[in-house]
Amino acid sequence: MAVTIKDIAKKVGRSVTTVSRAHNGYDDVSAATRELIEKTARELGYTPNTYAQRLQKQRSDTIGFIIPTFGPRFSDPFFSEFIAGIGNKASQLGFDVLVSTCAPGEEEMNVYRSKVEGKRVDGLIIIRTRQQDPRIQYLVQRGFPFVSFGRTRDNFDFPYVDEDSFYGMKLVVDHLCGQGHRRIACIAPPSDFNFGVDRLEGFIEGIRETGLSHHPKLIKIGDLTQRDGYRCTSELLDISEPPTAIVACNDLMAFGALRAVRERGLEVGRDIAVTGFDDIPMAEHADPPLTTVHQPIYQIGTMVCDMLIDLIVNSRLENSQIVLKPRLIIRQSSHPTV
Amino acid sequence: MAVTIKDIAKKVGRSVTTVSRAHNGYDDVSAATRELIEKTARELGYTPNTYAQRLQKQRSDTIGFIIPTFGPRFSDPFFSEFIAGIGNKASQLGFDVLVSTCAPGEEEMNVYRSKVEGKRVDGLIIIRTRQQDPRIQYLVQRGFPFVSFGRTRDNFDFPYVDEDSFYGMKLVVDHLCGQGHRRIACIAPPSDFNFGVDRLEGFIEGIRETGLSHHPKLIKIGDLTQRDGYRCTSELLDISEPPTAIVACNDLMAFGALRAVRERGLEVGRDIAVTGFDDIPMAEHADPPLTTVHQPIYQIGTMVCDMLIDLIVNSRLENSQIVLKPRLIIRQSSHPTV
DNA sequence: ATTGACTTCCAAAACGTTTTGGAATAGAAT
DNA sequence: ATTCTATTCCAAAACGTTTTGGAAGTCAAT
Repeated sequence: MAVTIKDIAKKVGRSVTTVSRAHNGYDDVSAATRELIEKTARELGYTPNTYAQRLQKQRSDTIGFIIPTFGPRFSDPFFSEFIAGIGNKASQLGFDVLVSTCAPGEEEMNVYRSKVEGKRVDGLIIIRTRQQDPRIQYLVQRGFPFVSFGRTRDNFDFPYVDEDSFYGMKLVVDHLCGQGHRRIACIAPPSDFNFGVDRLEGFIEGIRETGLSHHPKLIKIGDLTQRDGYRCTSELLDISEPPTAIVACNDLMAFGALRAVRERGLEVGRDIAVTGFDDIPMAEHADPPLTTVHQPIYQIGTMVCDMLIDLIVNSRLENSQIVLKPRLIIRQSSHPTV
Repeated sequence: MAVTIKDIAKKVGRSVTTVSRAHNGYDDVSAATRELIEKTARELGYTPNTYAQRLQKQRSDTIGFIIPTFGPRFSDPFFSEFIAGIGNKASQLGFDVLVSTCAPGEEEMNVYRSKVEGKRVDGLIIIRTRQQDPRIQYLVQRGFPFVSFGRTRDNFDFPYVDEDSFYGMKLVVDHLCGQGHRRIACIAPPSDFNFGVDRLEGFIEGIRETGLSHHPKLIKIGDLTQRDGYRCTSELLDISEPPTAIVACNDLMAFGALRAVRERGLEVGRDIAVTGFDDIPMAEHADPPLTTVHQPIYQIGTMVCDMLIDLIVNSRLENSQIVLKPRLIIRQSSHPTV
């Protein structure tokens, strides 16, 4: 049996109340007893029972994070970094992180409901927001604390951190135009993801602003995997007037593009430019190193976590809607002489 | 205020005992009352308070997983897949997963201790085992349930799943010898990881068995990152009689090697062979596709989780030490005509 | 009429903590 | 001597469940 507060109380000849209050730093405990209590607690190897505390305090000191897994062999490097950000910040603030996984779809809302209604978590972190996001609708409606990475097209008002994907894509297009490219293709994410729409719209707006005309043929939709980046690029290279630059909307698809290009005997950076989005660590080590839009995933993880805990503890949050201006990282995949 | 069992009891005019027993499927509740209770529970939107249950049952129905993060910008694709495996299996069995992060070192053991002694989790999953692993020593000593991915060189008896890295490396060396290579280099992991030692020893044994002599100069230690794979490969290519094949002990370092080789104007697969280990999804899409040893990370995650929960629930475990025979996946990085 | 078996129910204790609302004592001020 | 103020302590209730150890009622068999 584990050591409880009662054991300590018995040993030092005080009530459990006093022991509890000593532990929690109340000032109605004399210095002498406090020290005695602390000493015996250490000796006995006492650690408080979290569940009893939580039951009593009616708080779980836990935040939840439900990873949207797309198929079993998913392995988006994005997530491990994001989780590390959340995890480190949370433990720093004395919170636990409860991680679940669930594919978007039928079962998804049940998972969310059970976490919220079973009071297992004090708040949730949402990622990969959709244009109309049922998760957000549900949480807003219930008034349950959450912070999301990503906005939606709903008219709900809620706290989020997001990157200005629209702006980021314009940076990419501007850069490519500056390099003399005139036929620029885009491999866009599926439009159910909100960032997918942002990025595509940013691309189109970038093209428009530079005075180029926009060819629907030069836009493909990929599912964010390398495989699909490869497929889309192959298709793009097969059309009659193939593009001279390919803008992939995430790094993974850009990697697929690199391969497709090289398979045709073309040299990336010289014959054709390829760019990504996210700047995952591997982007720097791609061959050639990938021009991409930097997203500080780890920091975003810590920010989102920080905001959520702030919201939980203070029941309100200033500066609750943050949009980060991204940076363009120019490497050789779009600029051979860098 | 949330709905409790008391509210239901009051509403249906029964005791809380009966309501509780109805919920838990005891047979001393009449069909009529059971139905009534279920109906009102649904109407009132009742969900049990997990913390109260856990306090009472003295079980947390939670398993813990502490990610060893090596620096903030870590992003090993390995982890997201592994977590998905754990997460899906756990939720399938009604368990929660509590994720923390902690760099190996000073603080690490405190994190483990607090999880164990605070009774927040019923069991732990350990990964990236070291030769002498203090975490395992601690858990074995305390008799706390855990399952690890990876063995140690300690003399402790504990449940694990591991891949036969030794055998896997021999497969690689055999294959390369069969391709006619005679000067084969190895980029080994740091020796504090147990799998690092296994892999290096497998390499050396493979070389020995094929009757080649083993050149200490052809062995480099890399820190598992792409950057270090690049560095080690560059060094290897600079020696007077450079190797014709480079065996990296994980895929990430192999990617770095690919780049270093290509930068010298050599063609991977034709002029020089490169192999990896792990078969992360990206390996298939590398350029050229990477010959590597397959590790079913997702499945290993589910296996480990399954075993742990089995151990928790039944307090024992048959078949508790599993070593998987790996498969060699031959792709073009070592075999241009595949 | 008693006994026994079966069905259906429940009061109270327990899990380990925190919080509430004082009580007891000592010393200082009147 | 009385009142006031600090200081130090604590009993009991509460958080929401499950489990223990019966109790009460019904029915059939004796």
